[in-house]
Amino acid sequence: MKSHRPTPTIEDYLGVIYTLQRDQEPVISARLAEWMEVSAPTVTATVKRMIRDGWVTMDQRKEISLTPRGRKAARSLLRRHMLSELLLARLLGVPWSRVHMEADEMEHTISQETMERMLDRLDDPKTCPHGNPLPGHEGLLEDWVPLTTAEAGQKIIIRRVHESAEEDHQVMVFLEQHRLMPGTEAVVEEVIPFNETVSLAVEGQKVVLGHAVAKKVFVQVKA
Amino acid sequence: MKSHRPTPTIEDYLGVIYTLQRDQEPVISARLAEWMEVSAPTVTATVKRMIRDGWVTMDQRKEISLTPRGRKAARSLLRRHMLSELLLARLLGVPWSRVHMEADEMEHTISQETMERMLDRLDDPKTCPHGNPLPGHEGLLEDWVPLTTAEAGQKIIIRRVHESAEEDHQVMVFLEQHRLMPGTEAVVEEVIPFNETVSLAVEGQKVVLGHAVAKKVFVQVKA
DNA sequence: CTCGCCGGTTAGAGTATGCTAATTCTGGAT
DNA sequence: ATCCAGAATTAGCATACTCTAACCGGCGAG
Repeated sequence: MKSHRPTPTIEDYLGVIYTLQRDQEPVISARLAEWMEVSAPTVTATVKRMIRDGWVTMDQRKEISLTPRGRKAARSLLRRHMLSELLLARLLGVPWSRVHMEADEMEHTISQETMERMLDRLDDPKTCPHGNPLPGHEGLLEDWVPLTTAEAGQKIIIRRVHESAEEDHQVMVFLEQHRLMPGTEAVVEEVIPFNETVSLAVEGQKVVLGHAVAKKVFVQVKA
Repeated sequence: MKSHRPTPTIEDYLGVIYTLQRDQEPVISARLAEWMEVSAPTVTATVKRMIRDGWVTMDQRKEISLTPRGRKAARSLLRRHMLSELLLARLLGVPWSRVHMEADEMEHTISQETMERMLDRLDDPKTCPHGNPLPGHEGLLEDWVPLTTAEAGQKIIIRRVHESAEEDHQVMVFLEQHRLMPGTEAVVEEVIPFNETVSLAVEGQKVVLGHAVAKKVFVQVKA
């Protein structure tokens, strides 16, 4: 029986699939196992249920795609997740580096009505506190490039920290401490490819980022 | 293994047990089955797990009591539930008659820190939007009596709608429509025992309540 | 003193979610 | 043509939570 609302677990899978697809990464079970932090057999079983219930399909190459129903549920989840983050950050003042974790649990418990109230109360936001676009505003991503492609001398504005970094609390605390948050302006000082580092001047302070982190930080280059 | 955090289900049972105990009602499995809306065997099994994990004890008469650990978890749940209700009502403007349902889901997902932020943001409330006291403020109950004990001619202030009414959405909508919410003033017009009704004048409107509902509405009699 | 209700439990099942160990498949590199 | 690495699956379990059907025990009404 395809129940109307997915279980919290299925919802989480749908969210990951949506995000992967948005970032044009291959959507296969192995990737889901990593993101969900579960074993491969668990994913096999869960995806089987998801297919049975009409959330996704799987082709010959084992690629997973959302059905229209699955896509709708995924977008709804993402929207609730991001609104929860904004509620925590803007209305309750929860630190930027912590809102993701906390919102992860709230996201499953928000009704349609409450979601709309939050949207309203938060003045129709286009991105979450980390700059990831709410479903429907993916167009914003076009102007933003990963810090790894920056060049020395460029003036930039931090725009976005990718979801995959949000999962890592240590990274988030580091970024927060150095003000590497959406809206902050900075200057690229040095890019050392062989060393895999990028140096920035942020509000008078020098910050050196490794490749792994710089890849997750998206910026807008100032004209 | 006694995990530190109870599962959402166990948490719900703990909350019901706490409330029943607070209202000096006998805490037995049959009552839990009703409140939780599950079958009797389910309660037997769940309570067995709760005893195993040290949340409650059961005596010869099958009465269930909270252990210190269980009481602490229950109070935490109730506090989170009520703060969620207040968040929804005061910060998001969710209708009074709906906040209970919605908070029921959120209550399991709030961290200690966020709870404290809510407490702060909401100016240290003493009761939920329905007037039920946050754990630690049970003393408030002493001045409030059920409407069933009211007498014709008394001026009263609505103070509290009991949790058991909150579960019934129809009743809540009815009460909201007639302004029978904490803080509202009213005059008792008629009490007809054989008819099991109480008539009130609320803001110029006459409202007739049946016994079942009147029992759940607690008021303060004005001097 | 017997019947019936209330409360509780056992027996037997089912679903969702998760795991480990072992096996199979598949595509590319040698 | 062969072999390996990564991906996926199967088999076998476990736990939490839920149900229905059936049965047991005590107590009050008659």
